[in-house]
Amino acid sequence: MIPTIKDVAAHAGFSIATVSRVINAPHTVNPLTLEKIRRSIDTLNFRPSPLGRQLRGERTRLIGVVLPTLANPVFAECLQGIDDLAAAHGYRLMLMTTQYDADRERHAIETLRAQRVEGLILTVADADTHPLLDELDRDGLLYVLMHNDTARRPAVSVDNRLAAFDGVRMLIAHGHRRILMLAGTLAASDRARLRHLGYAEAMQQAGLAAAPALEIDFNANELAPAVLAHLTTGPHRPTALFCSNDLLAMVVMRGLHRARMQVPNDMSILGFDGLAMGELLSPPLASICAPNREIGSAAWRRLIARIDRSAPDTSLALTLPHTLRTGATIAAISNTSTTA
Amino acid sequence: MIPTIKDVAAHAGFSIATVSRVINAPHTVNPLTLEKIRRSIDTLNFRPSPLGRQLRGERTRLIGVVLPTLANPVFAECLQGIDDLAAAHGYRLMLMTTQYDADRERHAIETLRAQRVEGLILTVADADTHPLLDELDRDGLLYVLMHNDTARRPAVSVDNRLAAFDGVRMLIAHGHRRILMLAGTLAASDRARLRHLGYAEAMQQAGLAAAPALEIDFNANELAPAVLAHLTTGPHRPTALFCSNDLLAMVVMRGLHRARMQVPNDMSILGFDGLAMGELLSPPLASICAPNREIGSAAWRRLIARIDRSAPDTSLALTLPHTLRTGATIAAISNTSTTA
DNA sequence: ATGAAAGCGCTAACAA
DNA sequence: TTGTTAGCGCTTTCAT
Repeated sequence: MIPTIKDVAAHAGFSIATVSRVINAPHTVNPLTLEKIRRSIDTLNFRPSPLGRQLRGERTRLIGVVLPTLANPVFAECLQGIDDLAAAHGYRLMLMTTQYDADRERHAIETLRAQRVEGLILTVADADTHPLLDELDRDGLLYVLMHNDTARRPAVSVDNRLAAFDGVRMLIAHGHRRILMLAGTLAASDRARLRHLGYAEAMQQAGLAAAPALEIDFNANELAPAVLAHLTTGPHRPTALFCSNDLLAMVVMRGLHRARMQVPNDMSILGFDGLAMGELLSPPLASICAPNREIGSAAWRRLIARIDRSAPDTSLALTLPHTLRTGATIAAISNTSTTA
Repeated sequence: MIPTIKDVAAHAGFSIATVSRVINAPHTVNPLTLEKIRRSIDTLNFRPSPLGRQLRGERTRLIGVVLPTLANPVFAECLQGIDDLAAAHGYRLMLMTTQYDADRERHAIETLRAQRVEGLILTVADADTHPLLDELDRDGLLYVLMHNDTARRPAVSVDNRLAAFDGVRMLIAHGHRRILMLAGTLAASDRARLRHLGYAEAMQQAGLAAAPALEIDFNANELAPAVLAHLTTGPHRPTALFCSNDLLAMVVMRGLHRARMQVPNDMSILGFDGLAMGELLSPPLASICAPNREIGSAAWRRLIARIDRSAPDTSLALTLPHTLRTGATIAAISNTSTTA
């Protein structure tokens, strides 16, 4: 069906070695021969099989990508950042998603290793204590983490603790005193922990009480009534919510809207991620923005640098700057209106 | 570095053939031998290289996926639908995005073919007149299109014409007479054409004037002033907008909001795609919903059926039902308030 | 300038 | 039950 180098050789009347030369070192072959063989290649529509090359110990030009989910645009944006560069560099991407499941993480990494990828770009639930990553280190398979905010491994990320700190400080500067942090599926992840840490530090520095993060199951796309009540009633209800990601912030905004709470007048909202989509909301969502696409492309560049040994790459964590998008979901609170 | 079947054989003291049997037909090998070799496999952490198998002419268990972009969640959702099944079936996915560029489409398909994928799942700009797809047909490489709404090729899609027709009829039923269709990047695609056709038919059937689609460059994330003026001023300004996709609808909503137009009171908006995110907007976006994830998984099932020859699969187009999500972005218009 | 042949990791037919 | 061997498509010495 698919023509091989043999077919070309037979068709052109030369040996497969010469055909190979036409492909890989055209200058070493007689111009006349070159011409003939090229014609055969065209006629048969021959494309050298990467399989054969790869097996020969050549480079596979394959990179594995492991992401939690594509339902969250954060990761879709990263992937787009990776793919643009990969295509330009002539690499192929093999993609697997894990749905935040440790078994699927393990399985994905094993599958990709077996496929002999030259490197791995991944986002895992918890980077510090990840036995599989230790294994990669030990076996010398190159990888770069995205969004995993760890100093122990090669990673590209924002400083989650500092970013949360900055964001919550901004809320405080707007006069908020009772600020609650909401977290979703990320509760089990290193990122969420660091974000809560930043929140707690900002609160503490202002002499305010930091509360544990309120965990939300937002797969339901719906705010549980108990949670809603917690947010909206009582004299100690929060005036601002710091949501550990934008998707969660959107779910919360919608829940509040249904409960006839005005954002930002009755409640200020700050998200985390900087989804492009957030700017299209009304009101546009205030968010701590990670440069997601840039994180993807930076991860790619680091990985390729290590694969090509073109750079020493001594450092482990690469921290990209975060930005505060001060959308319209944050209102200032006058001191008098606060009971605290 | 990576152990091969030879290493295992040497370590266990058997031939590579027996090791191969342990992997592929354990019951044909002496239990004692089995045990020993398995221990060696574990010790060396050996995983059979798919490359070797694939080269042997075994199946590659590789599926190529070609999508326009991941920045639009429509495609991310499809991909998620594919990936879930692919992982469950033990297939690997090779992903390439095209940014709606014909050259990149061509390059992606060629690259994936060269990699010997067993099949292709793709969304192209224009399916009917696509020479590369003809080539795939000719060469017997299996593929299934997603979202490309054509009767000529294997495809999974909603009926774009009918869906648009239904949606616009709904707008008409709400009393709207001056309805404009807005289209974005998709203007060059078969989907956009069919959607406009459905719009025009609905208008015509109601005795109303169908206008050409107003083309919007929404990469800017911003509505051009001229467009905005066209939508908001004059006695013949539209009372409802049918947007050819949800992302575009969001940009428009935001533009109107800035221009102090109330949605839906001053302008009704209907999108197309049914992005999960749309429901989180305030007001929730009315949309003609395609079951994106389901389109992805259906495409996967069709492709696998053809690869396994497990089903005859005579039909070409598989049309999945669309649904109307009647969000709060559509208001009824009383006849008296209409000048038409 | 070209060809012959070995070998990459694996499977399967055939031998023992 | 186990081993020997050929061959999948390709690159790369080593001869010619």
